[in-house]
Amino acid sequence: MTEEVRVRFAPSPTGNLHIGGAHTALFNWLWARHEGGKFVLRIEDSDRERSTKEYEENIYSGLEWLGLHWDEGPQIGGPYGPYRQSERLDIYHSYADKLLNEGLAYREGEAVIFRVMPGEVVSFDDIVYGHIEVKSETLKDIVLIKSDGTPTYNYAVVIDDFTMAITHVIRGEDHIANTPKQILLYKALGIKLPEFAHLPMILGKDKKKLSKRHGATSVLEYKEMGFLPEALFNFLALLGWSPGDNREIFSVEEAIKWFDIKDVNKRASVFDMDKLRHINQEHIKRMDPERRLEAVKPFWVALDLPIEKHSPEYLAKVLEIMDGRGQTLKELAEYTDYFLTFEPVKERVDFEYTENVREVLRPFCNDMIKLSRWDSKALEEFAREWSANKKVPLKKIAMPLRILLTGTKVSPGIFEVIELLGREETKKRLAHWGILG
RNA sequence: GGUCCCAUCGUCUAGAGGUCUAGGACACCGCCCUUUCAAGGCGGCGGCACGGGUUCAAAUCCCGUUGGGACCGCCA
Repeated sequence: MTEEVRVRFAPSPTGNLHIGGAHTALFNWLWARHEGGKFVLRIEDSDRERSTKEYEENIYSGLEWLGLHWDEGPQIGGPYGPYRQSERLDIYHSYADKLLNEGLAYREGEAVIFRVMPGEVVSFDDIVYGHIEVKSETLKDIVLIKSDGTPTYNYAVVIDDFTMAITHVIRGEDHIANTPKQILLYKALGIKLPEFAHLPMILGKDKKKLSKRHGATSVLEYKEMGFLPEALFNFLALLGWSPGDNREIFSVEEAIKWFDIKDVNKRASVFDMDKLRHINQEHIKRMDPERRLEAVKPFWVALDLPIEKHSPEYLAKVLEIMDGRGQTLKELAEYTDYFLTFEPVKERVDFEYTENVREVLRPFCNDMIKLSRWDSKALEEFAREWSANKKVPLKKIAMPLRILLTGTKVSPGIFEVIELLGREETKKRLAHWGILG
């Protein structure tokens, strides 16, 4: 029988859930789900000065938005609680006392410090990075308990991972250098070591560690920018891992099925916004219409567009007609504003332009508006015939129509747009520009 | 400075000694769709950091060089 896989994500609430943290959480979560194990959330708030409730909330919201639900953690509890370091002080002290009594640690001031003996080779086999070893004399003594009575990271993490029965410690590569120190502690305590798997770092475009300078500081900002959680998930999963077979766009379920911690690579990767946008676009295309509509609504509202004046069917049609255009929900909302109201069109088109095209468009529109059938096919057929008869290039009609009706040079096929806008609305808009009559 | 880690197109990656004149994706650049592109189709550019080994054979293994990065707090 094999023991149940137990992994944890242990952020400190001294900042928002950023891309790096989300990436680490994601890989832990994937491994737990793939193995049918448990994903534990532990809040490392031993730095009481910098930890805040707001950051803690941001971390919860960020994880939830990404769909990384945890099996044990603060609030929901679990058999290995408490899950907040600030509530586990007595545990840290009892193990520290043990080391003190055995003479393996000493007091200096109020602090408890572990004595590192020279002449030892500390090594471990990382699932991702392979065999790593360092000589103990390159390590300094390790502070276990700070003078204020709170534990240090390197100490608390060992006690917590052990007492929470964590089987795989999956974290950022920046922790490799800490691992030998922690191993010394595991050995001194005589407790079982977990498996270690370090993850490659995510760098900014300048190849430096991702930070505020690189933009978003919270994953929730990606939500506001119009990214889908499954797209960010997909993108993040691709940083340091790939399912092979040239598969790049996949669902969360597929990732769970295909993921293996052993397949993670060692090379740090650069966060590429263009690729994220592309993956987001692919996921928007794959969404079912109802969900897509619900996802775009808030962005229309943010633009003050009157969604309440239209039926859900019409709104869904609007998104359908966009047929893959737009890389974010925000763009999709912006690109379709003219379907919800004429106002932005009025602002975008200057009167002089209408003067120039009126002569060509007027006779055409006067006939078009009276067409018996009002669908894109009939509209287009009519336009083609008209342009052939009058020896006017179709372009001379289609483009001005597009600009007058949508206020932009880019849109879906103009006859599809006209069909969806409807005869009355089209009539209203053309009349406004003085094209009819 | 010390210790540790990394190294395939600009970017994300496939590649676990021969099937690699290195595959895919993003980006970029063309062309087409002659109603636009922010949609779609087709094509192009572009990489194994360098030098030594090992081997019949190396992107793949070893060593070195160079270049990046991380850690060296009573932060996590």
